Amino acid sequence: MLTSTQVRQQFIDFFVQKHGHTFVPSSSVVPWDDPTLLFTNAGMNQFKDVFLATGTRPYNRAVNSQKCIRAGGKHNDLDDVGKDTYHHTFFEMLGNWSFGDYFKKEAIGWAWELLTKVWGLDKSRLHATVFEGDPGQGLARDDEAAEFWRTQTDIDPTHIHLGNKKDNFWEMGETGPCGPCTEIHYDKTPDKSGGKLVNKGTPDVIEIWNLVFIQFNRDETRKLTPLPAKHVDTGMGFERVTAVLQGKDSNYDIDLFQSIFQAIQKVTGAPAYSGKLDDLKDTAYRVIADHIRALTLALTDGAVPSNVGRGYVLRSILRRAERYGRQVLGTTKPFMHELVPAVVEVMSGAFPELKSKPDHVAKIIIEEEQQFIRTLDRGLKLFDEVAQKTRQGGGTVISGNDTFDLHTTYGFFPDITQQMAGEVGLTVDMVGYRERMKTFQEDSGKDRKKTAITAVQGELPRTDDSPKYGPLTAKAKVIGWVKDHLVGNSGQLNCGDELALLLDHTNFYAEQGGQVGDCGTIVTPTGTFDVQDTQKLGDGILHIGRVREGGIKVGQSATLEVGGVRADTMRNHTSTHLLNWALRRVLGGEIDQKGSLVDPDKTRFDFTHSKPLTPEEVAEVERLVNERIYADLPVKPVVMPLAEAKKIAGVRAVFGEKYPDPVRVLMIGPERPEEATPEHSVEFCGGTHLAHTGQAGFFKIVSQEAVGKGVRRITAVTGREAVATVQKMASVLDELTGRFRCQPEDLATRITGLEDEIKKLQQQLKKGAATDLAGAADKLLASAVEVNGAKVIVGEMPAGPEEQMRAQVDRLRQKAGSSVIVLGWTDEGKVGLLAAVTDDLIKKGIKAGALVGQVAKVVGGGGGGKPNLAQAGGKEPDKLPEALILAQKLASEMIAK
RNA sequence: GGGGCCGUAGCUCAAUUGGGAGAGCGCAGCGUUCGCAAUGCUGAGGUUAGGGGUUCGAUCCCCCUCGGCUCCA
Repeated sequence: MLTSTQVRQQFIDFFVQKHGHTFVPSSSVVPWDDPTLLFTNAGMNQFKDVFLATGTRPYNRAVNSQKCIRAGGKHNDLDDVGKDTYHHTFFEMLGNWSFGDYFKKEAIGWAWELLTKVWGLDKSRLHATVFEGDPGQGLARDDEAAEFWRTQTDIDPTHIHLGNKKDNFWEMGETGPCGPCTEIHYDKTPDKSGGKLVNKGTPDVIEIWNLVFIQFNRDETRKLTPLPAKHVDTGMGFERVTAVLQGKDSNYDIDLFQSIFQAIQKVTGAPAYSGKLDDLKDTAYRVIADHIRALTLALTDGAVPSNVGRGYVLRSILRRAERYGRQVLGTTKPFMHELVPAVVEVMSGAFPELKSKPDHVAKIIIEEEQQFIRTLDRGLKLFDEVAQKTRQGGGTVISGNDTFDLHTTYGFFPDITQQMAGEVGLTVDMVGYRERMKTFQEDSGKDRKKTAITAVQGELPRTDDSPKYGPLTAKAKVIGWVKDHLVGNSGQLNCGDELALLLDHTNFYAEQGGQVGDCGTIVTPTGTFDVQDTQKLGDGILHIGRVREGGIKVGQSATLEVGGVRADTMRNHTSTHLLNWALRRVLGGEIDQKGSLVDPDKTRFDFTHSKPLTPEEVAEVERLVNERIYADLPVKPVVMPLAEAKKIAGVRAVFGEKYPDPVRVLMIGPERPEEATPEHSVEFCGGTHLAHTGQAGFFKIVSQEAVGKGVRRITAVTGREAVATVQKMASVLDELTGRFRCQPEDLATRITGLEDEIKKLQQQLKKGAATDLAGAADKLLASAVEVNGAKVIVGEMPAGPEEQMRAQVDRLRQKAGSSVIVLGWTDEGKVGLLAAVTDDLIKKGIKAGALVGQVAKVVGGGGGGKPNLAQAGGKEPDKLPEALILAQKLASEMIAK
C-alpha cells in the first residue's frame, strides 16, 4: 500500500521528472498579501497574479501540494468537520499548472496516465465530466476536452459525462479569467454502477480531480474574450485521493491521521478511535485531529488567534476542539498543545517550516486553551445562575436576552448554551437571541463613518492628487464643491459657508493608510478657504472646511497651502515605519501590523503581540529607531508592479489593506529595490514621508496598551513633541529630586523608606490611641448604670479611628457581660456613633441597628448595622451630649421592658 | 470604532437592602520525624487597580483614567 508520503511525492515527481514542471513550495496558508481571502483555500491562490496577467514567473509549468484551510468566509466547512468522512478545515491540494504553455490535451492525458499507469487505479471506476455549455451566456460546449478524453486516454467512452455550469465552469469572481473544467470522479459502488451518480453528491461516487482550463476573460459588461495566453489549473484533494489509493472509505482512515489519533488517545486517555460515524467519541477524534492540523499549520505561518478576522476563525477552531475534548473525551486540562509534536512529526516532511518554531506554536495554543477554559468555567457558573433563574420564573425556556448576554459578555456561544440547556431539560429562545444580536450588530457600526462625506449626490469630478508628494504650496483651479451632500459646480460660496471644496488637482493629502488628512488654506483672488480635513471619496478629493473671508467661485485659480503641521505628520509617518521595523527586530518576526494612526502630534501603532513590552524592550526599540534617525538614511519611494514589489526582500504589507497595482514602495536606507534586505524597513505605503530620517529629529515612545487579545498599541512622538515630552519628564524628575534632595536613581529607595516610616508611625499612633481609648472606655464602664441585671454603658469618647472604637466596644462587651453599649465621639466637625448589644439582650428584641439609627437622627445623620453591632454618624457635634442622653434613655427603657 | 463584564492577600476566588475585609493554596517561624513525604500550631501578607463624587459611613451606588476579558463592526 502506498503511504500518504509516497502519494504526495509520486504526484510531484510525476510532473517534475516526467513532464518538466518546476516544484513550487506551498505558499503560506495565511495569505498575508491578499485581503480578499481569510486563508489560502486553493492551490491556485499563489498564482492568481499570473492568471490576472499582472505577474509572471520564471517557469511556465508548476506543481505542488498546497496547504489549504476552509473555515470562515464563503467556504465554511467548520461545522461539518468530524460528522462525516471527508470534511476538513485543513487539507492539502495537489495541483499542476500551465501558464500559457500546455493545454487541454496534455492536462487530460497526463492526469489519466498518473491515475491509471502510475497509481494503477481501476479504469472502470473512473468517470470524467466535461462542460455542457450554456447558450444563454454564450458559452459553447467543451467539445475539445471531450475529444481529448477520447483520443488521449483509453477511458470507457460511456464514462464521459456532460456537466452544467455550476459543476464544470470555473470563475475567479464577477470579472476576470474563467473557463470550462473537466472533473475526474471515482466510483466506489461495489458493482461499479455509479455512472449515473456522478455529481449527485453521494459519498459513493466522489470527485477526485478538477482540471480547469482558463481561456476567457470576463469584463465589466459580462462579455467574454479569449485570452492570448491560456492556462491550466488543476486541483486534487490529497487526503481524498490517498483514501482511494489506500482503499479506505474515510479520509480519516488514511495513515496520515493515525499517529495524530494515537497522540490524542495518549493525551486524553480516551478509548481508541474506532472509525464509526455514529459514535460521538470518534467524531471528537476527527474534530480534534483536523483542528490541530489547521491550528499548527496556520500558527506556524504566523497567524494568531484573536477576536477579529482570521484570528477569530482560528480561535473558533481551537474552542470547538477544546469543547469536544472536554465534553466527549473527558479532558479537564489544556491538551491541544501536546498534539503539536505529532502534527509536526507527520507533516514536516512535506512542510519543513513546521520545524521552525513548534514550541512557539504550542505556547500560543496552551495560552489560548487556558484562556478558553477560564471563560468556560466562568460561563458554566453563569449558566447555572441563568438556568436557576429560568426555573424559578416557572419557565423551561432560557430567554434570548440571557443567551445573548452569555455570548456577548462571556463568549459563551449560543450553541454551547443550547447544548447545556438540553442536558438539564431546558430550551433556548433562539429567535429572541437573533433579534437582540441583529440590533446589536446594527448599533455597532453606526458611529463608524463620518456623516459629512458618505452620502454625496451628483457626479464627483476626479482630482489629480499626485502633487501631494511635492511642495506644500501649489496652484490649482476650483471646479466645484460638495455642500449639504450635493455636488455643486455653479454659483458662489460666501463667507462662513461650510462645505467640501473640489479642485482639479491638489497637494493636500487625503486620509489614507493611517495618515490623517491635511489641513491648510486655499486662497482665490476673491476669498480664503480654511481646510480642516481632507478626505478621499472615489477618485475625488474633498477639502473639508469653511470660507473664512470673501467668496469663492467655480473656475477661479487658487493658491494651495498645506498647513505647516504636515511636516510633523511626515516625521511621525517615517518614524512609524522605523518603529514597525524595530519592533520586528526586538520582538521577533512573528509580530504584524494591525493598524496605525499618524497625525501631527503622534504616531499610534497597533501590532500583534500577546504581552506587554518590558521596559528593556521599549528602550531597545527606542534606541534602534533613534539610531536610524541620526544615521540620516535616505527615505526612498519607488512605484513598481505589485507582483514584483512583493518579492523585495523583507517587504511588509498590512493585511486588510488593498494595494493598487502598481504599488508605491517606501524604503528606508536602500536607494534601489535590489539593494533592500530584510535588515531594512521596506513597506507598501502611499503616505507622505521625509526625505531623510534625520529630519525626524528624535523619537520617544510615550505609552503602550492593549487594544484586545493579542494586539498591543504603542504611541510615540517625534521632533518637537518628543523634545517637549522629555522636558516634561525631566521637570517632574527635577521637582522630585529637589524635594527629596537626592539623585534620580535614589528616588525609589527614598520613597520606599518613607512608606516604611509612615507604616511604622501609623502603628505607633494606633497603639497610643488604643491606650487613650481604653482608659476612657474603662471610665464609662465604671459609671455604667445597671437595669434589670444588664449594664447600660453610654458616653463620649475621645476622637479615634473607627477600628479602634470597635476594639473598645468588644472589650467592654467582654468585661461587662450582658449590656447595651453606645459610644459617641466627635472628629473634624463630624459625629461618630457605635452601638453594641450582647446576644442575650438581642433575644429580648433589642437591636443595635435600630437604637443607633434613632440616636443618630439627633446629630443630623443616620445609621444602621447588625443587631449585635451597628454604627452611625452625623454632622452636628454640638448635639452629641443630647444624643447620648437619648441613647441612655432608650437603652434603659428597652432593657426595662 | 461601538456595546457588555471584570479588577479584593503572592495565586484561585468569597463577602446582598451601603454598616467589623475573609477562605483555600502558597510563604515564613515553631513542633511531631534520624531524614523525607505527611501533618499540627503560630504568623506575616490589603491604599479592595488609581482618581473624583454621593453618603454619617463605599469593596458595594455614580463619573473619569488605567489594565484585562468578551461580543459586534
